Amino acid sequence: MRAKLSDVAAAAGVSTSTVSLVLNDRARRIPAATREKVRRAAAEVGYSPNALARSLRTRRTRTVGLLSDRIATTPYAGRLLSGAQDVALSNDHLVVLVNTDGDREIEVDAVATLASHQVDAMIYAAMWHRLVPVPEGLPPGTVFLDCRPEGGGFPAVVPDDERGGRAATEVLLASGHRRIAYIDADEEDLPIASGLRLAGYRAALLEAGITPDPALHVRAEVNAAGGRSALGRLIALPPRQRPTGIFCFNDRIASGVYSAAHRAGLEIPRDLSVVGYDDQQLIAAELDPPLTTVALPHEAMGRWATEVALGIREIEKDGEIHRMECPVVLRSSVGPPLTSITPASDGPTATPSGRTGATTEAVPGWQPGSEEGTP
Amino acid sequence: MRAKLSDVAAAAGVSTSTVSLVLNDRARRIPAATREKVRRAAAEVGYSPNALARSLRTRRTRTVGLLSDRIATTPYAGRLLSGAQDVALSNDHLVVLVNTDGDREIEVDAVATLASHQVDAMIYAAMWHRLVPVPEGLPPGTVFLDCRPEGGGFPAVVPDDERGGRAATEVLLASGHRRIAYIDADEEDLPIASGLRLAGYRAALLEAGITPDPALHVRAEVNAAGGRSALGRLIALPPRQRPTGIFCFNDRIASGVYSAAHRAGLEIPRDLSVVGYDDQQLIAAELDPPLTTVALPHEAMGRWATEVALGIREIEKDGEIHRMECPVVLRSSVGPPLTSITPASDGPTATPSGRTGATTEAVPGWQPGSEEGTP
DNA sequence: GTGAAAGCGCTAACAA
DNA sequence: TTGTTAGCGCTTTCAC
Repeated sequence: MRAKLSDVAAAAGVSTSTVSLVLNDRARRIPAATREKVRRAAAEVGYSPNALARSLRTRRTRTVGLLSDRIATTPYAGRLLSGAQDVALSNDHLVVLVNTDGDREIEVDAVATLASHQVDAMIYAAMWHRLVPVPEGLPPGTVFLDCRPEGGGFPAVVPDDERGGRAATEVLLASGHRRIAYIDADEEDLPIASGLRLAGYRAALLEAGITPDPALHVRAEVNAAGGRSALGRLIALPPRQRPTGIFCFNDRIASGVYSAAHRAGLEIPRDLSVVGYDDQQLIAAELDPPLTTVALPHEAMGRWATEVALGIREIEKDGEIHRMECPVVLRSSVGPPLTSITPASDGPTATPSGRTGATTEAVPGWQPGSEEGTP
Repeated sequence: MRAKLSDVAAAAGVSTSTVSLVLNDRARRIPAATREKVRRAAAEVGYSPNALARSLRTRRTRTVGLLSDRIATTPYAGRLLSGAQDVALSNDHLVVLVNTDGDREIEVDAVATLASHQVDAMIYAAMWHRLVPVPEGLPPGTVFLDCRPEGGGFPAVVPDDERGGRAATEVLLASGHRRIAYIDADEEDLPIASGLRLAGYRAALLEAGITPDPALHVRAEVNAAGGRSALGRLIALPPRQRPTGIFCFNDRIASGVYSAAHRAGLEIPRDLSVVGYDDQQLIAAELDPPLTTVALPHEAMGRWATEVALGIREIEKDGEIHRMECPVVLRSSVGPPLTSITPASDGPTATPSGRTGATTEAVPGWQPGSEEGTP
């Protein structure tokens, strides 16, 4: 069996309380000589404290329970966890992870289990911004991460999707675009982010004196195929209505836009500027050209949640939700619109090269919207 | 404070031992009436057991420590964790996660912390198949997940990369390809997977009576840009040497091959067949056409490791490493080579359409290798 | 069948 | 300055 406190005490020839005091650095009144002696003895017998016994006594386990709906399916999980883990570790806490797969029953069980393990704090994380029912028995003070508790009453941190949508749109506006499309999510379960980003998009447009054109707000499945088909619909618009820049609900859609654009003979960003959302490394950084996108602040949210849970960070009003800024990641998928550009360095402003033999629908006559179609 | 065992005992009018017996289902000799009474009392006072106290007594915490080098940077983390978590949970265990970011010092600390928290089992996970130094103080019996301990002596589970490389190549062979390239990793820190997959590739070729052509083994950075440049080099080969099928070290490289191929006017799989590795959802499933690839069995490895750690699964020889099969995921990026195909339905067999106006290097004269170049 | 009592390893009053 | 002592909440042998 492992050495325990009394073994150290015996070896050092002192009492267990002295050992405890010394080893916990509460030994202000104990002479250096004794301290040394104790330390040496501890090392000698290979003492390793039993956190269980300590916690039973102190009523603090130095653990935080992290309950999450699903961690496997989404590549975000990592950053969320790593933010949380980081804060926890640097504050001497361990994180106990429970993945519920969204199963309500497992969830309630897990809350109970975590509680019975006496975690000092609890975090409830979702893998995307949504409204979640509060699991039965959830201890007060539990922090909601990337989701909002139905009915409120708990601190929560979520991405500021509205500001993100606005920022994405503003990138396009700043480059001179006026006809900006938004390829929105077509899903039932992303209502929060979708609505907020849309609101940000509209607000940015309005602020720039542009009336949002309903034809430029299209919906798509949140994947590459959705992006491809949405771009098809945008391309099918009458020339004057076509967008010169597109803000996509997420990077997956953007990647679909890329491939459909390439097939249609459009070059990004020369013929079309694209902004995504999420900053998924595997997509955004790897596309050619690399995608300008809005990053979801998963790491920062994970940190915030843990800090609040651990009581390191004060929150203003109780139960208020904290909106975390989504920073824009500037890469190379946005450029000035063709029409407003000064004679380009690498060719005529009008009529980008069509291609022959493109496998899918080529759009030889494609031109940016505000340029009246060639006769 | 929360209700404890003695509260239940008081409420039920029995002793704590009786309550303990009943609540732990060890109450064989206790009449149903008493059991009912105890259960009712427990519910009434809202009893919730204190796992700490129990564990202190029983010397079992029902927790497993999961130590990993990094969980944030890679999208694999999720499946690894979820496999582990799943097995743990269904065996009534909690997983305590520590992310060390590859920092040796944190690692040693974490081992100690986990040990002091008396975890029943420990797993050491890497985020990709590699050889890792064994952290000081690691308890015997610790299971290595997706990595191999230097010097052995611990059970370990890793992907069977050689068989995976072989399987990938065989998919291409089965479709009739004879000139198959392997775009290998160019990195120093992926020696195991890289070498094994190469060996599998070679073995498959040899078995099919094909002598591996060194010119078809190229190296690339393990990302899209690497894939693009590697395809460029392959395209630059003399026509008769060009491959008709490519096996890529990973999906990121494959996605680069896709985009470079499209730019070069090559259609997948008509002009070129591609097989990836990793089965990264964000890439493989989203490419157009969807990528045939070899899946890394992260979930299965996570399960295996946890089962072994928990003693649910017997292992044969101690310290032996278990190779987990990497299943091929058939999608649509592989077809027969152009040369062996019967006259195609949608055009002539020879000379795939070149494109005008392609932004990067177009290869109008491209043809599959075994077809002698057009004059 | 049920209860009393000991003790898991530690901390923290309080005494000395 | 150090030691004694009493638990933290639970399980488990052993008496009754």
